[in-house]
Amino acid sequence: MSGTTRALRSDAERTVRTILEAAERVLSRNPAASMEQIAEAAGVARTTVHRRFASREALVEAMARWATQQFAEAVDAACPENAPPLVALYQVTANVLRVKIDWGFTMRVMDADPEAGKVYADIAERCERLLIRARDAGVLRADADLDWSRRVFYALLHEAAACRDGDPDALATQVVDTLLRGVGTSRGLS
Amino acid sequence: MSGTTRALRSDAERTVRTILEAAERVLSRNPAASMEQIAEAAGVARTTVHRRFASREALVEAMARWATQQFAEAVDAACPENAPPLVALYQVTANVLRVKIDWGFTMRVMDADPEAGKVYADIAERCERLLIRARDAGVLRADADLDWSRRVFYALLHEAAACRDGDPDALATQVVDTLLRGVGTSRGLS
DNA sequence: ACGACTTGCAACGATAATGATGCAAGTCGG
DNA sequence: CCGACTTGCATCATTATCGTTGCAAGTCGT
Repeated sequence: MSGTTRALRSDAERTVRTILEAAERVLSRNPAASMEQIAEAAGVARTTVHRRFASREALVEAMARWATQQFAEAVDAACPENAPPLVALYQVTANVLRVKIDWGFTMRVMDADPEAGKVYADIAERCERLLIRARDAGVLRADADLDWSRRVFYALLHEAAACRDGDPDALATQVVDTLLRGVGTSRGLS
Repeated sequence: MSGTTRALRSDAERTVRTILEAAERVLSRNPAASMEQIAEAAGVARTTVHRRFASREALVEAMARWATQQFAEAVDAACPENAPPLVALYQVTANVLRVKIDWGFTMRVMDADPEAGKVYADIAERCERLLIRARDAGVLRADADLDWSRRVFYALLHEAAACRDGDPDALATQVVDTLLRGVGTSRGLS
C-alpha cells in the first residue's frame, strides 16, 4: 500500500512539477498568458491543471513557494553568515543565479504571496548583514550605502540571469567583479 | 477656423495626454488592469478612452510612441556623440532618469511596438558607441565587455528610477559612480 | 484480473473585459 | 445665438477565460 501510494504520488508530483515549470516558461514570456497556454506548454489538458491547482492564484502561489524554497536553499548553501564575506558573496551569487535562470518570472512576482514575501524579506535582511560584514572587512567602501548596494547586487543578478548562456560560475565572477569594481578605470573620477 | 481647430485639438490632445499618463500610472502598478480602471484613473468615461484609442493595443502603442519620443529627446539633449564621454554619460543618465521615473512601465514594454523598437535599438547602438568612446578615453577599462557594460548601465538606470525620491541629478551621480567604480574598495580583488 | 488513481475529452454555466452605438448635455469660438 | 466638437451615460453584442463536472480510457501495483 505504501508502495502504491508512493508510486502514485510520485506520478502526481511529477505532473505538478511539469506544470510549474511550464508555467514559469510561459509566464516569463507573457505574464498574461491563459491557463490554456500553460497547460499546452506542459503537455497536459487544461482540466488537469485545474485539478492540481484550484485557481490561477493557487498556481502562482505554488510557483512562489517552490521558487522560494529553491531560493532559500541557494542562500543557505553559501553560508553567508560564516564564510569570509567575499567568498560568501561569490557563492551566493553563483547559487542564486542557478535558481534565477530557471525561475526568473516567479522570483519577480514572489512578493505577492505573503508566505514567500516573508522569506524574501528575510533573505534581503541576511543579504544586508552580509554586506555589513563585507564593509567591515574592507571589501565594500566604508561610505557605501548598504541599501543601494544591495539593490545594485540584485539588479546585477537579474541582468546576469538574463544571459541564459555561459555557466553560473563565470557569470558570478562577472557579477561580483562588476559589483565591487564597476566597469571603469580608477582614473577620471573625483 | 484655424483658431477653432487649434483650440479644439488642444482640448482633445490634453485628454489624450491625461489618458496616457493615467495608463502609465495604473499599468505600472498592475499590468493587467482593465480599460475601466485606466479610464477611472484618468477621470474620464471608458467610452472616451475607446474613442481616442481604437483598442487596448492601440493605447499601449500610443504610450510606446510617446515614451519613445521623450526617450530619444532625452538622449539627444545629452549630445552623446560629441560631448566628452564622462560628461555625456552623466547627462544621458540624468536626462533618461527624468523620463524613466514617469514612464517606467511603458519603457519596459516598448520593444513590443515595432516602431518604438527600432528607436530603442537605435538608442542602444548610440549607447554602445558612447561606451566605445568612453573606453578609448580611458574612462572604461580597456578589457570591458561593452555589451555587458551597457546592460549594467541600463540596470542601474532602472534601479535608480525605482527610487522616486531624490533629484535626478543626485541619482545620476550615484549611477555613474557605481557604474564606473562599483561599491567595493580597490583591495581584496585579484 | 481487480482496484486505486490519474488523465483527456467534451461540455457546461458564470463572469468579466472588450468594443460599438445613440442620445443628451456641455464647452467654446465666431 | 449658432455650429462644430467632445464628453458622459446607458446599453448592447461579442468574446475570452475561468472553474466545474461526468465519463471513458489508460497506467500501475498486487
